[in-house]
Amino acid sequence: MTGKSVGGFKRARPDASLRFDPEALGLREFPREFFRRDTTRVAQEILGAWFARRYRNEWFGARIVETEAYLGTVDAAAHSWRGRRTPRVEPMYQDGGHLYVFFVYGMHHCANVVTRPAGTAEAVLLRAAEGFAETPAKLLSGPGRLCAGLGITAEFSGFDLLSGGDLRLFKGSADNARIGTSRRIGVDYAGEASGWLLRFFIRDSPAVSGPARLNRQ
DNA sequence: CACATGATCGCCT
DNA sequence: GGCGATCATGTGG
Repeated sequence: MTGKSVGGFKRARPDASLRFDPEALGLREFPREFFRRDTTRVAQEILGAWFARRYRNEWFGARIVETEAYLGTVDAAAHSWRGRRTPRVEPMYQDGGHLYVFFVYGMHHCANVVTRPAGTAEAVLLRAAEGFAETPAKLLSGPGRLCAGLGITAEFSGFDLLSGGDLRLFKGSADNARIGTSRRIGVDYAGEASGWLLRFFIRDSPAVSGPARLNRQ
C-alpha cells in the first residue's frame, strides 16, 4: 500500500510546472467577506486570482481564467436546485470561502468556491486556469483538467480556503475590458437556466476552454 | 471548426 | 436503473 488515501481518493501530486512561491510574489488572501457577496460578482472578480495548493511543503498554483456562477435553489443547473441537500451537496450550504468538489462522468472532478453566507447554496465553478511559461496552455483548460493538474479530488470537498491550510485563494484580478461572457457549458438539460449568461472568462487567455463560438463575447 | 461517440461510476430517485 | 457542471479521439467540411 502506497500513498495516503482519504475518502477513497489517493492524494494526487500537482503538476510540477505549477510550482511557485506565493510569499515571494507578495500574494495576499481574499478576506471572508469577498466570498459572501453576490455570486455573479464573485465569479467575475475571481478571474485573475491564484488558486494554490500546498503539497509536501511546496506550493503549486495557477491564475483562474474561466468561471461559472451557480445560483442555488432557483437554478436548475445547480446541484442545489429546489433546495436539494444531500451529503454530496452539503458543502454548498457552508459559509462563503469553502470548497465544493464533486465527481462526474465516472472520471473527472470539478471544484467550486462556495459563495454567500452559510445557509445559502451558491457557488462558482472553476473552469480553467493559466500556469507559467513552462506549463502547457491546455493543462488546466476545463474543470476536469484544472482539478487533475492541481491534484484536487473529493477529499477536499468542504475544505475551508481561509483556514490557513493546504488550499488557498490569493488575490489577483483582470481588466473588466478583457472579460467575456456566455451561457454555461454542459447544462442544456436545465431549461431556461441553461441560457443564463453566467460564464465568465479572460478573453485573450489561451487556457480558456469551451467551443470557440461561446468565447467571442 | 463542428459534431458524434465511448469511457466509467457515484449519486439520486 | 439512468444520468451527468467532462475529455480524448474520431470523422467530415
